[in-house]
Amino acid sequence: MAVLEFAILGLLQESPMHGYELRKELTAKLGAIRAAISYGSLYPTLRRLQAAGWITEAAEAPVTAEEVPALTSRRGRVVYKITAEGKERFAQLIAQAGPETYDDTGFGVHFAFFARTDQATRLRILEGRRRKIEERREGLRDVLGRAAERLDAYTLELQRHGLDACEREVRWLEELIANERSGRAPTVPQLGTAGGRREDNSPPPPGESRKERP
Amino acid sequence: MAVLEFAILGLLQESPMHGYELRKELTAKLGAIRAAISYGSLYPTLRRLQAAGWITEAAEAPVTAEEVPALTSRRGRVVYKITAEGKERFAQLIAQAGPETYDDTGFGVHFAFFARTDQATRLRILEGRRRKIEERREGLRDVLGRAAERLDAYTLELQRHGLDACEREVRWLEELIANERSGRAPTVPQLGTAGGRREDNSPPPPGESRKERP
DNA sequence: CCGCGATGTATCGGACCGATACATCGCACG
DNA sequence: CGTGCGATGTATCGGTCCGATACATCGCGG
Repeated sequence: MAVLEFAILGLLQESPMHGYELRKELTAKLGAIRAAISYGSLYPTLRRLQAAGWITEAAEAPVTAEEVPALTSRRGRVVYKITAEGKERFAQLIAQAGPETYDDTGFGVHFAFFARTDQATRLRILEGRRRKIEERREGLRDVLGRAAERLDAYTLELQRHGLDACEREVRWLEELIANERSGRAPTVPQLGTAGGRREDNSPPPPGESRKERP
Repeated sequence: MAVLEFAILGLLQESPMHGYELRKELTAKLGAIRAAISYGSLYPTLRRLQAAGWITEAAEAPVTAEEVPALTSRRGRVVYKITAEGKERFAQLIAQAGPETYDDTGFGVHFAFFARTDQATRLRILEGRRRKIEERREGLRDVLGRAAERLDAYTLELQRHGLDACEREVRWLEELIANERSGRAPTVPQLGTAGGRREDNSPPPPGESRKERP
């Protein structure tokens, strides 16, 4: 549960950050899922995670080699870093990945951290998600088939659009699943993303081990 | 604000209903938007609307001709119906349709009640939504373009999928807008339903949609 | 020198969900 | 004949998350 908790724990494994930064990273990483993370949930969550001992607050180093702020009471950004317990917690959240993980945002955030997820779990999540979407798809087909006359044209159009999105997502998931089963390529198939980035390094292959500290 | 408030007010204009029924209709109508409406939000909202005077509670006829359950305190279904103030409120919510209306669920629920919305407002909402989606699309393109190397392959794939969905939705909206401007056919494109229709939104437009669905 | 946009931390009220509890009814299956 | 089970039905509680809002600093161009 708790999309934010999961995402924060995941992001802080890469490097310590302060709130504002965290929000930007979160927004970049989850842009396809969530519009923008609100401070109204970010800060309370940070405090919760801190209380649980999964992250710690590390006051920013005053000034590297510069003049000390003197008069103006130094504001200090609050930098958070993950603890050993936090890493454990994150690993546990991944391992447990259950049905909650199959709804839109739950799936999205887990997928965004697939690079830190072992292959078996990735497969489980992808298949669970597919099943869920298939169910939604069937529901929409039912409504469009059986209840069509009770609904107005706009409502029907909305359903049709939703149905289309479901079918498309199922196809996407199929490809990802096939891809995951054989081969290990993380990207769907084709797609010559101009830049030609190889990015061979990291999606942690089955091996799975930690390597922190950039 | 308040998707549920809007949807309940809209549904109750068609006929009075009790909670369970309302949930089913809500789920059918908003199936493309929301998985299923939770009672944990439905009942409190009903009470709120009642307190505001927008709906009233009309106890179900006790027992047709039967003996009253005596011992077992009969648990009647609670039927809600909309009031004049409620209709006014609904009309006001439609007329005010502002920026809140352009996020996913806000747009969805307004669209679902387009049959009760005047054409000018429909157009305004569709265009606002389009702009919003275009912004999201640009954000995703930015990330895919500029920040690509900082992100792992899975995250990128997620963004790509999201970008695709944005592009698709923009196209869908374009069609709806064009359709709305000229002609007045409520369904998207194909199938020349060219039949001249009266303008003026239809308060309760009978299911005069296309139902050619073998 | 002033404003203004980016950076930065923080709170409050409210919307909505998921789990849970409990009660009735009809009917299929043994 | 009973018995359990799935659909119908109302309701609450704790918790996540959002949107609006407030405030303070910094660098920059006008």
